[in-house]
Amino acid sequence: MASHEQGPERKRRARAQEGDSRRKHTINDVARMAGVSKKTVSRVINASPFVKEETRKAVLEIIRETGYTPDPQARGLAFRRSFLVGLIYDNPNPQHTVSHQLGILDALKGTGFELLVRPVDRTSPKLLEDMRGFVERQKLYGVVLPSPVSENEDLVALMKELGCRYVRIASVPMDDAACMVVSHDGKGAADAARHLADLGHTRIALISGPPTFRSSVERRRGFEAGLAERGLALDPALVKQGAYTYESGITAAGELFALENRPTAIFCLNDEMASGAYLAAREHGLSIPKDVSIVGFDDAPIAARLWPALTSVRLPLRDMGRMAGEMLVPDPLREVQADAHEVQPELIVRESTAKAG
Amino acid sequence: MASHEQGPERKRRARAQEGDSRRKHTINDVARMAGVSKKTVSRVINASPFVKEETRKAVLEIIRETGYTPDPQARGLAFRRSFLVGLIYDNPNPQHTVSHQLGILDALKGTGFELLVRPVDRTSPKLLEDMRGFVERQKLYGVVLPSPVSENEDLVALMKELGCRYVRIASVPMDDAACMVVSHDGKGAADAARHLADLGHTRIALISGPPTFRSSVERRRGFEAGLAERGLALDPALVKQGAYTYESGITAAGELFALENRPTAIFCLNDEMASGAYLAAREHGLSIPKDVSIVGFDDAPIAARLWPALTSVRLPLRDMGRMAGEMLVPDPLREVQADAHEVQPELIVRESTAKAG
DNA sequence: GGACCGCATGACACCGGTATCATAACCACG
DNA sequence: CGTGGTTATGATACCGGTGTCATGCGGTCC
Repeated sequence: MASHEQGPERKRRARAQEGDSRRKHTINDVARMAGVSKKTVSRVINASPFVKEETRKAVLEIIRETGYTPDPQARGLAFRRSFLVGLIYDNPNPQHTVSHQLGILDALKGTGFELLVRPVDRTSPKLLEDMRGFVERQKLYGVVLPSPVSENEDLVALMKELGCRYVRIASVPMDDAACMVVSHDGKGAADAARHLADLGHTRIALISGPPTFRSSVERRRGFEAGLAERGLALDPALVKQGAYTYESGITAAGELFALENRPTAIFCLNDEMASGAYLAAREHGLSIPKDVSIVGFDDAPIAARLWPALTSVRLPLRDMGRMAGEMLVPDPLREVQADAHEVQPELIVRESTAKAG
Repeated sequence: MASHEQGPERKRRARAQEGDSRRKHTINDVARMAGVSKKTVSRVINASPFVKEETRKAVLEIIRETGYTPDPQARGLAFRRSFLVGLIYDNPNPQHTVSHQLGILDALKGTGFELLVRPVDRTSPKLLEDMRGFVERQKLYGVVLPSPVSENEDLVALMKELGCRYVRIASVPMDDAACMVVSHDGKGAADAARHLADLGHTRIALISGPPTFRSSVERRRGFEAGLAERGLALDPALVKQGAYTYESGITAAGELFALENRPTAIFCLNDEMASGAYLAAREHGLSIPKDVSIVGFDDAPIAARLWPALTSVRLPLRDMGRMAGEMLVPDPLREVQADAHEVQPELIVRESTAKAG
């Protein structure tokens, strides 16, 4: 129960003074000044086709003069829907969150929509209940669900039930292709595989993420596909499962380096684990890239700061956010509603990869 | 002008069926079921003291049974104010933004308030105009202004003019102590200075940030104070100005290492520049910490991933966000309105600092 | 016993928009 | 010139809450 102490019923401060031209204009002011009813102004605002061109021009002129903008709350109340978009995320990588936010807001700019953020714990048993309350109370116009939240089918089902628009951001197409931005992580992983193969590596290891993450599954799949293109297969002995964390990268890479016939290259399914592999390499007296080549995924800020700088797969996170925002909020001015809502990862080659010794 | 294509005036879908117990309850339903007027329900919601205890109990019981929650839009419309808090930020460090968001939302949880995010370009000439529109249109309850946005006095003046509550997050107290969360960066910098001095360093260099950032000025001030405590003074020849960026760290550290009598320790006013110093050290064949000790500031994720792991000053970013949120949204249940809205930085000693050779 | 007071409550208008429906204005047609 | 079918517009109710003000009620004071 939200009980905001509002204090006793306050007197409204006198504001009916004659000189308060500073007061914000309402639809009534515009209507009066334009000599039409408020409903007609409403029609103009909502681009109704049933307004005479002449009337529309006159009203728009008054709107311009007064700087009037409709009150989103009043509009929302009448529409039974708000002009708010929710971003529901649970991603430990702040880079993702911030980039997505920037992208979504790129798309929302000038549309009158605003972005409400909602970090969640995807393992919480109350998640669905919380999200139902969130969407219903705020009457959200729509939500953006980046991975891994986008992989929660119960949550997606809830959005459908509530009639809440949604766009999923994920690494691989899912049921609802029309509501997705797909990053095709697999292609980036395949690029990494070809890159390593072309450098002459044959004993190539993989440090995967948790199998519950679609991105991990997809990156691995793409990696294997890329190797296959070069006539290589992933040796099961050279596959270690990590947890997308620094510590898990240290452990997994340590195990790989302890093998009798250790790999000459490692593909880590994210940069955090790649950082861990750097540390393990040092602990084992191995030099990067002379003794072992390392490739990461995400192109996190850290990738370029490590030494040697980490070769990694970059996702256009901001673009992905922008596309999600554009899909959510239809802009009549936008000409093409590109039906291909997908982006391509890009392999950024730095100094952590070299020819196989 | 926000013109959301709403399509033609739509028919309202029939929903007056008898069986739609699923429809969300309104204040009218609650009033009817409790046998009181909607105004009395309103009084209960708003914790008015003018309701008989018996009546209040009865109404609360109905509210509990029905799961009723007031519509924030309708409430906002009547209150002429929304239940939205804005986060206006312009910080290149995503860690800061995400941590602040988490903290603010910790404080907002259960209050019915939501968080609207707004990345801005603090150098944009349209900034003030944009913010005025943002605050006025959304009728924001309040805003959180982390640094460096918090240092924009024009923006703060605007908030005052608009009657919009605000909380600044900054490294040093400013005019409005009651509306601030202060991180006292200077103390953390002093800790760093004492740490280096106690390790026996005397030729200690400083790579500062842009002087337009209060944090940079404050960190430097604190650093000098810490040195002074140990009887040391900052040698002007060992001070280089950076720009809080990786590249500027490389350049500045490179210049320091090229000196005939190079420093044995460097304090970098953020971790990005410290990363640059790492690279410069390698380029000059210097080993960290044997040849040179390095201390950063921020304890960014990167600090623990660098090799050797970077000693850095950590700010409790999430706590800072939480405090800002708590100050903004008064919770009647909170007992003490702690008047000391400040946090202490903490020096995290890792492996990049060692005794002076 | 009547005037007066404070507490508790409700009737009603209002916040700033939109939906419904009636109606006015316009045109073509017979 | 009356009829009918658009097209354009406004009067009114309504969305779900809160502010204002009047009123009922029980008790105290003289």
